[in-house]
Amino acid sequence: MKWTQSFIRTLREAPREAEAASHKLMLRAGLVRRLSAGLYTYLPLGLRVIRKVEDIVRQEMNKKWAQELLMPTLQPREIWEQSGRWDDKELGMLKLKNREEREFVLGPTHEEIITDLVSKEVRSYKELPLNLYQIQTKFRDEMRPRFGMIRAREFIMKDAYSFDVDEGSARKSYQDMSEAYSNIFRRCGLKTQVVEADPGAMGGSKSEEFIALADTGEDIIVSCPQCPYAANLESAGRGEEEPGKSQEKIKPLEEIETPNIKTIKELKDFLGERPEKMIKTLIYSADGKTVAALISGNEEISEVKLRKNLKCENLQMADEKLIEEVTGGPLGFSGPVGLKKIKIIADGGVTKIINGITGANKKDKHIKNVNIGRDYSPDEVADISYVREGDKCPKCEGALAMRRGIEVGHIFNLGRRYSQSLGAKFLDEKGQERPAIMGCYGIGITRTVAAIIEQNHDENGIMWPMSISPYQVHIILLNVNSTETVEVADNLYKQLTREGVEVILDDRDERAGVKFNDADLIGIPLRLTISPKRVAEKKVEIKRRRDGKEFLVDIEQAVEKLEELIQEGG
RNA sequence: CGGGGCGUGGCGCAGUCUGGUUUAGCGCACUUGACUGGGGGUCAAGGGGUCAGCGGUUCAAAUCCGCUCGCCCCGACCA
Repeated sequence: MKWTQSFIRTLREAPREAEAASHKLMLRAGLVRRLSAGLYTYLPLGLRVIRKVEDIVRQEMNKKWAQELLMPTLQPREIWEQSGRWDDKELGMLKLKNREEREFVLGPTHEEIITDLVSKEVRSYKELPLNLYQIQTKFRDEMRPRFGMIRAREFIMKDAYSFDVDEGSARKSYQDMSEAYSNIFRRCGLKTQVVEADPGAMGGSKSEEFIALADTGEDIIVSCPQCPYAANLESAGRGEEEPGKSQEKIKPLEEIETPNIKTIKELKDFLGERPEKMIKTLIYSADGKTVAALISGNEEISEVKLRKNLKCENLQMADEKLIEEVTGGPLGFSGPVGLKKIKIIADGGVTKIINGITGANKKDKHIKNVNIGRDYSPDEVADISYVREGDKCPKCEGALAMRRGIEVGHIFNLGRRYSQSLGAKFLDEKGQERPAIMGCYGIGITRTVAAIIEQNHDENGIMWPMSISPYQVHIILLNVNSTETVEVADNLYKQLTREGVEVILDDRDERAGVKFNDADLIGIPLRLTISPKRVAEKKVEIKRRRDGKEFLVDIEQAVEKLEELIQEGG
């Protein structure tokens, strides 16, 4: 491609709306343009990268015997009612009606559609296992799209779905995908970490996220420096701490006046006590049952961990009415003392609080010197708070560390949830009908591109890994008025193209500085500079974007040298 | 959805507080010409704006008031 004939548009300055490095660079290098919040046009240069990532994904999926298909984006309401997810709040479904008032959703994911398909097509265990995938545009009506490609309303995703006859086979399918994902991200030049995660809206038993480490990432991952343990913040666990021996003497219970003091912060300011002394009491409704969760005032509850502990599907904070009903006191004054009607589950940290402060279940009253065992007894002690930096690893003695990252892939073992509700059943060897065991596996393609940039850029621009770079070689022609130089550039361009090398030739009548800066910005791994000065010596220059290493070679050797560098991966 | 900020040629901004001094300005980009030619060069001449939209106040509105829309950031939520 010659620059003067291409639709490459670079920007000297980033639009003000862009914050993240990848977002700024994608706009500046002319990979994408914004249409509206979270909606982007992929320009030719950006699309080339997307296609390369997709190709890697296809190759690795096909290696695991997954087969590609393509499903509709517009999906009728009925099928989502069957799976029970029509009213799901977590998926951010964009719903719409046609002229006949029929309701549809723009697919945020495709479990329903694939399961319906398989239920109609698969009859026998002999047809399993099966893994089907697609690469397609997904819609999520994000409340707040941000960071450009990292959280968009419309994005390209690869989603795969596996169907197996039994748990053993399903484990193999899951393992295959895990391997495929590692290969895909490695080939894209991304450093990822696999973490334990919460299946959330997808349901199912096991799930892991592939996180690309990046400071601008939205996800916080917790990992142990001494063992392989890693999890996302929501579901990370901690090891049991040694019970600290406190010298503090247990004091008698005392009711105190706390007019209109409802939050831990207000209580801290009012009493001058440390939050560590306070027992936060949160009332939840879990699948219809009411429970009280106790957390130390300086900790935050992880609803993911609580839900996991309670083994419930639907977990919501109780409203004021329910709180009054079960505690006898208004919102903001709940406490475990005297709570009889409901299950009490205490975070591990709470059990260490001696002479604690908590709500009295009466308006404008708290009680102090509350002690476990004497004043209240939780039905269960569990780990339900967010871990913090330095907490003990649940698997070893290490101290947990935290890092930020971007979730680029997520794999789930779904079990029978969808196959049951949507009737994806088969006949086993004994002629018995059984629902298939499913797994689903997603990769955010566009987000992966953003993550690659987050991990591969410097102050001047992008540094594409060779495997997904839009072009492999960027020829810079200095001085378009020198006939001889132009001739050399044209010849090399033709030769390289003939050899199958993807090359872009900057043939604009621009100053050297402009061309060099644009080359750094769009980040092609190898730069070939052809100038009158060097041509006079029968030489050309090759420079590697990644480390700035330069090679001065004879014109006749340029193609060979470039091919060698491409083989090395730029 | 809560809090904050912003909206002025393609991009980045000034002007708004204190209405009139501006025919709405600057840098970059763009067009034409000349010079120049190894890290965003110089000179000259140009094109491009319903000052987000609607309504109001006023002799007079980019500027004051009201409403609406859009965008960004923090939070909540989240494949």
